[in-house]
Amino acid sequence: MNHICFDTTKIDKIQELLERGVMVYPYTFERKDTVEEIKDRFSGIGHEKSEEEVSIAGRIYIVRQHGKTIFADLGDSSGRVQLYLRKNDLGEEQFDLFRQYVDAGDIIGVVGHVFRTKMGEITVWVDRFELLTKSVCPLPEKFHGLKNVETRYRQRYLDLIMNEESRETFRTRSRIISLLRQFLFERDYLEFETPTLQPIYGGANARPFTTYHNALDQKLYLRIAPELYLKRLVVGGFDKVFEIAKNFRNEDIDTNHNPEFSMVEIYEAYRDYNDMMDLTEELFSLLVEKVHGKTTCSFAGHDLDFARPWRRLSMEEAVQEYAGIDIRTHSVEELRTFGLEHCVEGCESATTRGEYLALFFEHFGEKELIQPTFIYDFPIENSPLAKKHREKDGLTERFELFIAGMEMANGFSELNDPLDQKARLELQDAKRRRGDLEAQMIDYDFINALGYGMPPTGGVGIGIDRLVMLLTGKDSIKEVLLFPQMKTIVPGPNGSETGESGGDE
RNA sequence: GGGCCUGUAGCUUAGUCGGCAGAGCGACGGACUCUUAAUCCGUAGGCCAAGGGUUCAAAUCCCUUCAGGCCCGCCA
Repeated sequence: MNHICFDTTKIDKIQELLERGVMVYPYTFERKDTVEEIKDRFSGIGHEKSEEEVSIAGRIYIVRQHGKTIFADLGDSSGRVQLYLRKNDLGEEQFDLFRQYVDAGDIIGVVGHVFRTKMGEITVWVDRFELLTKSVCPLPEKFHGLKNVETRYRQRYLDLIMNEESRETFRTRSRIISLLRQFLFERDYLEFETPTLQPIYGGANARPFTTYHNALDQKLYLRIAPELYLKRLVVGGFDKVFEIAKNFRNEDIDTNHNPEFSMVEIYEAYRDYNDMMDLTEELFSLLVEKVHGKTTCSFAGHDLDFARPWRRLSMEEAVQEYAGIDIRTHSVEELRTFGLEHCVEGCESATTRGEYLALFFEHFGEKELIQPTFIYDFPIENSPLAKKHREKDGLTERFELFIAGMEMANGFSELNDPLDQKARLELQDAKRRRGDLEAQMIDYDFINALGYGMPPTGGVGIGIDRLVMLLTGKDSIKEVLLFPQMKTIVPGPNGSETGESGGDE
């Protein structure tokens, strides 16, 4: 929206109301009930008005005028209820005030009694009403409502006013995050907040956003992950920590990606990746159970079953199963030939068995993993923060959780050997200098922290937005983000005015 | 970054064999004391996303741009 949507006839009405001495934007209203409460409390009511008086407040959605009576639908955050107003009861002045000046979109408070109409609908018979907020923007059409996807994302408030389904999605989102916190608090994890503005970004492979602090005269990055700071807390002696963090990654936007996204990262000392898989499984099962009331849910046409235990498959086993090749019994040259035969992306530049393992898994395995499945033991090449496998050479103790073909969680036995970590980050840094835009920077303070000693630690990160998608059945991340990133509409001829170029580099 | 699709009144949309831009709801005026997408009568409201081209004539055909959706690539 790049223009004001004020309706002049509504603004004229405000002027007339003020001239009549009516407060258009008063300060309070003594609301005693909600729509939901009234519908519950009076579910058995008949055609006779209740003895009890009720007062509710909310937005008017539809007005149906009938000469000397008016029906209207009022909605608050708990639901909608019908209002019934009669000229006889309100008196000429109040009745005309409503008839002439109260429109769909306005917010009013009413006091009255409850009854059931001939058509059987629980209704509030209004004794008096008060205009609480005059709306000056026209509401979308009453029957079709607001369908336009772009408008729903750009003017989310309007989407929430008009679409109960959307409101329900975000209610569920709030509840999921609340349940997540509750789950972790019950297990004695401490919640912390670590820097969003970081001088050195790390903890993931991604391109960062860059910003600048004037007083420090210094370049800063928006974090791509909270990982390195949370591990510093484990070094410092907090054994069980988590953070619900907004991360920022400077990459494309699509149905699964928004430049800023929420993630929970959890770390626990004296635990390894097996324990973190258990924790993840427990958390997801609980959430599905709480949100759906059962251990199954459907998503993108799949019936997903979260009953424990979930399938766990090493990456080598997964490649064996889905690609039909045993990585361990083939030479790198044979793997290369196999990869090229099957048009596996990235094979041209792969040089190690570990790289082929990862490539084959991504090509053959990932999208096949519909039911909740843990894939574990990742090659060391693309896992610079995970501890070397205790038995298997060339692999790390890392796992990812896949559901409906989506990567939902990523965890490992955290690398706590400072010499190994230093070497691996130096390797990342070298890659970055050679032009790999997503390779990690080297954070010497983090390496020093490990140098003081981090206990054996298990960690896991879970993408909250995707989790919400899964639990609300939405197949676009924009449907579960209140304000998804959208390109700013630039006004002006041809829409191509180069007003300001965003971002610095 | 590549492909496909979409953009018409405040909202939901018809019109895309080129020939005056239509409807429903909403708004405005009027009738109506149990309606619920109320009903009935009347009025106003459009740079057909923006720009350019072809044509006697463009919402419609062509090109460019903008915005969005879906799919693919990369990532979570």
